[in-house]
Amino acid sequence: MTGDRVPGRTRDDTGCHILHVDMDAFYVGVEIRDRPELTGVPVIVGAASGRSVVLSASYQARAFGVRSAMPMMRARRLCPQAVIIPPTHGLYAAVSREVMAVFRSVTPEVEPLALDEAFLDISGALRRLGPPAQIGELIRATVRGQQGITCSVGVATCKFIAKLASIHCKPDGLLVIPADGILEFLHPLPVSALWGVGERTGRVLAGLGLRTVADIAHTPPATLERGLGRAAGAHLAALAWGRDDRKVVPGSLEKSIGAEETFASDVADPALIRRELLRLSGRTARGLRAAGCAARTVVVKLRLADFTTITRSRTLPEPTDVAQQVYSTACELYAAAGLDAGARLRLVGVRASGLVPAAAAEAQLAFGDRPASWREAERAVDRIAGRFGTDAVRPAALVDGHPQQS
DNA sequence: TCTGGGGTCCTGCGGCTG
DNA sequence: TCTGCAGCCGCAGGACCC
Repeated sequence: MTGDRVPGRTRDDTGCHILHVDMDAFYVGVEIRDRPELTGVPVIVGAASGRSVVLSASYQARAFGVRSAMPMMRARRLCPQAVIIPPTHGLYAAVSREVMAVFRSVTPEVEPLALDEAFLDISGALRRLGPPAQIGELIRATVRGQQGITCSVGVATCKFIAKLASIHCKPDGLLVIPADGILEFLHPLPVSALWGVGERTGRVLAGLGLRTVADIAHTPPATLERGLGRAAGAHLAALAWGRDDRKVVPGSLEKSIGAEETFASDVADPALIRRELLRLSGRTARGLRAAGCAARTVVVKLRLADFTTITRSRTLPEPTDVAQQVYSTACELYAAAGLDAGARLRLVGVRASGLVPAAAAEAQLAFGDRPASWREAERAVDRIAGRFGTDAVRPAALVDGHPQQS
């Protein structure tokens, strides 16, 4: 392996100002921290029943072939002795906020990618805290000391290589990829190591006879662009030579907010589907209000029993954060999808995109209309939910035993 | 094997507008 | 008034990531 996984490294980290910090098996790590008797035991976080998948697996469970995103039924067959823990998302979000605060104590240039990982640009911290590898070790020690969980750190000259480095030193490691060692590290890797190469793209590349990153690097960009499209082809050609000039962008605003849910068994009843749309619209609108956003576009996602997925979207005249508006648009989109009578759905989703700050939206909606009064009513519900939980107040149509609305 | 839920980004098409 | 064109935007779908 290129670089060092342990403190006291000898690799030259000059110019390696980008860190990628990735928590190790994050959800499982948090659960084990609070239940130390599970240390060293195969642990899986995920809903135990229904059509759920593995959210996170301990390294002991991974030894049995369990992977995240694997159907839970299969995971249980592979590792029947695993302890299965239902997820506690609120706890993970709270730990994530603490960990991000550790990162921001090192540098304000922190770009979270998910709850459990972030890029850091430490250019401005070098004089205060020392060379990059030393800062990486400081972060690892602080997170372990404060939160009782481990993380891995990739140190490189750009985001893409830093991310690959953190993957390669997992778990509980640190890896520096020096500027003059990038190609030696990168070129033997399989094409799937590149950002943007999943199952489909991997098949196209295999069809071109390309198996390693070096193969891609030595293929004319025009060939890649013919096979993959202009943007993806050019993107892969650049990555294969370690070129990635994307900057670390601190705390960027979300682009969309939504909610979706898979039914326990497929549903054909339009009334039940509309009821689910009502619930998801409420969740989506709450998410918008919590983020201080309003959305211009409502997207409905419908996944049929055979797994084909249909999306329908509509852009509203004015942005909204009101569940009633989201719901009525979602119902119109569902109707407009023109599904056959009796078409069975396994999943429905509602997403709001084209986000703008809510303050800007309110200025447009200040001309006294019904959405304003709906908004006030829903904000009052938010306040009650904040005190008594989200089940304390809900639409009458979602109370068990209430007749279905049509 | 049997596929969650939260997202982002890209492509291609069609309509609108200057 | 019609046509061609470019640019923009909305929309649908797909691929991908964690």
